[in-house]
Amino acid sequence: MDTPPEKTRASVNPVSKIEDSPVFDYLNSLSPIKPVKSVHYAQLIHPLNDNSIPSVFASPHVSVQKESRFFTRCAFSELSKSDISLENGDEGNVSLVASLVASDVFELPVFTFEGKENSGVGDILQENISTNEHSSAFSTKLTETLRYESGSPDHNTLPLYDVKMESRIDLGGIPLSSARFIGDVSNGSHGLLSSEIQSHGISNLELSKGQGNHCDWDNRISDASELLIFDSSTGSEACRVQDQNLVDQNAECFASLPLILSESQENIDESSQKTQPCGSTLALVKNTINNPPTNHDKETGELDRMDQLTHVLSSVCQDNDEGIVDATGKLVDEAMNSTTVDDKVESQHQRGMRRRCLFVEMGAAHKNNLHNGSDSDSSRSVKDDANVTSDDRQLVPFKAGNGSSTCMLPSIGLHLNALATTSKDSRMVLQENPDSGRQSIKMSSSIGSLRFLKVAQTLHIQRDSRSIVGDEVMQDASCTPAIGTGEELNRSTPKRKRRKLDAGENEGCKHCNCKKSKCLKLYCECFAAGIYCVDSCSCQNCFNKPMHEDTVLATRKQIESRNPIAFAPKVIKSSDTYPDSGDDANKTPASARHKKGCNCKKSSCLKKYCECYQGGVGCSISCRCDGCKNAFGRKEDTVLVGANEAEHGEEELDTCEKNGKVGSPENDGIQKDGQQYHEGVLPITPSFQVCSSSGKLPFLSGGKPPRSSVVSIGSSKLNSCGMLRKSKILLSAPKFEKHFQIVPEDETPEILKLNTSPISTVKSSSPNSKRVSPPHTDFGLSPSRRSGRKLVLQSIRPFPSLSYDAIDQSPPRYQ
DNA sequence: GAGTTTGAAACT
DNA sequence: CAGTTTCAAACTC
Repeated sequence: MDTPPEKTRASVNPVSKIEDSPVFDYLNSLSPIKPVKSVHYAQLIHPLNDNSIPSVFASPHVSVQKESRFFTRCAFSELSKSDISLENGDEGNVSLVASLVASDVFELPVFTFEGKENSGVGDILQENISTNEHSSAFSTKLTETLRYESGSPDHNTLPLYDVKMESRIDLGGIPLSSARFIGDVSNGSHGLLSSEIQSHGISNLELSKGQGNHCDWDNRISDASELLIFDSSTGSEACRVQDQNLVDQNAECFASLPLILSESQENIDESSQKTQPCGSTLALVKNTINNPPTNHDKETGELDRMDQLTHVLSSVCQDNDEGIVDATGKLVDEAMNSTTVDDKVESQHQRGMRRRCLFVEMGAAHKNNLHNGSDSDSSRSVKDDANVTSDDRQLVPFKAGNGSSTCMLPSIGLHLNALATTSKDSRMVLQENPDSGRQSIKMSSSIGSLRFLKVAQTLHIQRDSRSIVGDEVMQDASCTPAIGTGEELNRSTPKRKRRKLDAGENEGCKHCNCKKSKCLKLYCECFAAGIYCVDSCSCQNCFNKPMHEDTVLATRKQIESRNPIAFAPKVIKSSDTYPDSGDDANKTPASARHKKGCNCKKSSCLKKYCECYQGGVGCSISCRCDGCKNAFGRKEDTVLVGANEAEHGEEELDTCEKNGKVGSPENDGIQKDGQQYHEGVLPITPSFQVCSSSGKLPFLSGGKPPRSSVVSIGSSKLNSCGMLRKSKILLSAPKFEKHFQIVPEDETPEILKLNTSPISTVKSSSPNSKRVSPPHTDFGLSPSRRSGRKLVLQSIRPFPSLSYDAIDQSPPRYQ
């Protein structure tokens, strides 16, 4: 904690020292959806399910995530071919936004896999590659680069050509200017630029169309638009370009990112004296950006600019031979404001959620810079964050308008929770929830970011990481809470906090009021949540602060030694909420369970004294409560339900379980695997934890607990049969807990152990095995069978490796 | 806002 | 492992 932040920052080598960096931990935590000790942290960090940040270890995950994203999109894209007129006779090809860079940055909204549902992404990509020999050199380069990054030559190869097609197709309804622009871009095989534009255009198109498939498209569109808005706002801020038409805005937006990055980089360079191989590139980019074409020449001018920029980017991309690791390092570097242009480009490639997270961090970093005196960039980024926040608010109704909304951001789990709870499309839950993304973005804006940073730092602490970046950020966060969240910070009294919590405004925000525990015991909500106390806390003699990192870490270890799952999410999601199941039965309280069960004697499990109730889950057989009346599900009911499901489930369960489960060892193993999987998933899903641990479920504020407040992120999908049987879950509680301990909580070795076995098992026997397969093998698995659900699972899986320590989103098992 | 209740966490 | 104490959140007035 004492290390001078700047010094550390400057000295840190993004690539070589990534592991030492808190950012690295952070990234790791992001990767999967995992809760556990870091879980909370991880959860907070994990903005989007599908967008995990790749870690060095998870380098393959990066690609996986990308892939998963594709899958997700595929699953969601339900437009019929009829809706799209393909050109060039490439109907068979899945139209993907080519450049990962673009996709990462802008979250390409539309991927149409209709014709290829049965084909894996890898296959599709391969087809595209093979069929698109005529693609421009740039596209080829880009493809190679991407491939290289993904770590799998077979994956993530997205020819620009496809992008072009996509643009034309989807842009049909777009405003003429935009359409033209896009078309031109596509013709020029300017994948990166076109991608963004395309996304934008698609969004517009979709909005205007109002055709069927609204739900999915709306989600996507909203997500894309959100992203676009986010970027655009940033870009607009950075470039301060006004009165430009949509096309220009798009171009500006896209261009603005590099520009911003480059600018910040320059500042960094000045301060840190880092070598920037891309100085010329920066200049070129800047020139390109700064020289907007006239409207008349817009097409050509834009095209030219695009070309230039594209070439620059492509060249930069080619320069990235580091692969995922390098990318990770770059991410880290970004977080530290040491990002180089190519780094930025790289980061864009891997973006997705990571981008959002990074933005958050970057925002914090910018704050740091601001403190350091590098104003223009810093302030600008801050503004950007603010803009983003506002945009998000606009976009996100439920969060809108409340200054306190930022509070939600802080909690890691919030994202996931939000995802889980907000996502109405069960299919999308695991993958990418627009809402979640929004939340994550929000986080970046204010305190959320701070907390987020804190979380990262915490992770870093847990890992004994020596880098100070996290601390620095954290400190800034804690020390400079005023930025963007003055409202929240100002509210220091516990009662106010409670009120806010009650009001549901502060979900995810933890404000302790510890007097004697020094915030170093699980009594402290902040500490228990794995986050540092903030100014808004009313604690006394608090040691749960970055400056006491060592103490915090030691204490945590001690507690964990005593109880490995002490920091694990208290509520574990079971697989009940299978989307398709649809019946209330699925939504029964059993969908999630408290890891240990409650011990209520007087509250009848009807008040928040009850952790089950607080977590929005029903009591289970593991509870020792008396007179349970838990609105989410009584213990007795749980048992009954389990029995019912056992019978009732013969249809589903029998189908699945009977297939192998009962009886034969293999089946047994499968079941175990399935359970493990679920378990892992649950813990992984910070959402649960967040929900429960935070205890600030929306319904709580609202008053009535939703029947299934907690949405299972991935578990449900994982279970091909639909949902886990409550009874089974209950019965397996001990085992579950056991797994849970291993998985979420802690230390890599254990996790690895667990991970291996479950994964292997799953692969071998379980119907879900394909889904379960490790990230790097995801594509390798029969792509043909990937359905949306499967895709979901896959998407989830990739993340696990990173996190177990930190964030739980993805369970170790996936490793 | 103060005081009480409650049950988890910590301790023995 | 069970019983007790400590603690802070949740709740009530």
